[in-house]
Amino acid sequence: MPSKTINPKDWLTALDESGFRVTTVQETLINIFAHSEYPLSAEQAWEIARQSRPKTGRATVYRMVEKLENLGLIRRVHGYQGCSHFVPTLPELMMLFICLSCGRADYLDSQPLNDLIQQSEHISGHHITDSRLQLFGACADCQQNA
Amino acid sequence: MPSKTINPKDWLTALDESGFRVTTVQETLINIFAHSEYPLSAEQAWEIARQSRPKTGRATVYRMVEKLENLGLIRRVHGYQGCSHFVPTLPELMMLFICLSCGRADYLDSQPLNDLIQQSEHISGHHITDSRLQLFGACADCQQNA
DNA sequence: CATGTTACTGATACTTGATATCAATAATAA
DNA sequence: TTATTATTGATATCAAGTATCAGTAACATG
Repeated sequence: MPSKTINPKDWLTALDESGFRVTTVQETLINIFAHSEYPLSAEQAWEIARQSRPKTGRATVYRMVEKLENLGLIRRVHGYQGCSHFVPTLPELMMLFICLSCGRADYLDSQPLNDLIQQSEHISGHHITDSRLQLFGACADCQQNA
Repeated sequence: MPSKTINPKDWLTALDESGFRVTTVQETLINIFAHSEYPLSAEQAWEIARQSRPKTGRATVYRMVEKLENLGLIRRVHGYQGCSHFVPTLPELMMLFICLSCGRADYLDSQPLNDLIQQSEHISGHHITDSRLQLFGACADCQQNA
């Protein structure tokens, strides 16, 4: 699961290196996203943030989410309760699986997908610069408990 | 391109067989979606519809789009000008390519993807019931004219 | 073909996710 | 420390999408 391989400190470093100031709101939000097993919307992140930092502003959270997405630290989950939820990005892995029963996110090896994309590029003549694969279903745990 | 293999009459039949009444708004909207080479939002479809049918209501278009999506006749394009644009569904083909330069949609053979998904299912233990792959880049035409 | 039933439509109001504004605040460089 | 200026929070605002409801039109029935 995400939390195993994500280090919030790296995110702060990434912000710093991109020329942004490092603030307490940012730390708060980064920890929230980096440690969540579930996709979070900006709205949800705002709720959680206010538990430990009550005067956190709504707009700030939306701005931060946008920034994290632009930096590639979080990525949008499409087609799961709309398209406004985010999960942390694991750089080396691309394929995202969302369990429709428990909501948890899992990441699968992307190498076969990369091969497939390269193959499609060849056949179609298109130059593919970005891809987005998402898988939905029942995770191994939820299948057992059903 | 989509228009080659899509027959608006089939869509009307599909509506009819699902127990819905066949109306002129539906015909109008179905033709719009079935013949567009580009992803369309409900808002855009509404604009186009009013050109030939001025008193078409906004809510009606949104309702119709929802209905067509539920019936699987159109599908949402994710991550291209938000997530509110739709393209016709080609039942036998799954992989959707969108050119970031001209906006056109193309459909690629999905068999390799199906194989890949089956493989991932095996490895991960998850039961995959739905998938969503989208490719972005420059289409063959746009590469030449660049 | 006429007609009653009721699904569908269109106008309007409304909800809600998201954004713009701007004075106040706090992070950084000097 | 202090000056500069990016960032923040409160508020107002916007716009996509939805609910409501009276009026309309599709279609089953006789």
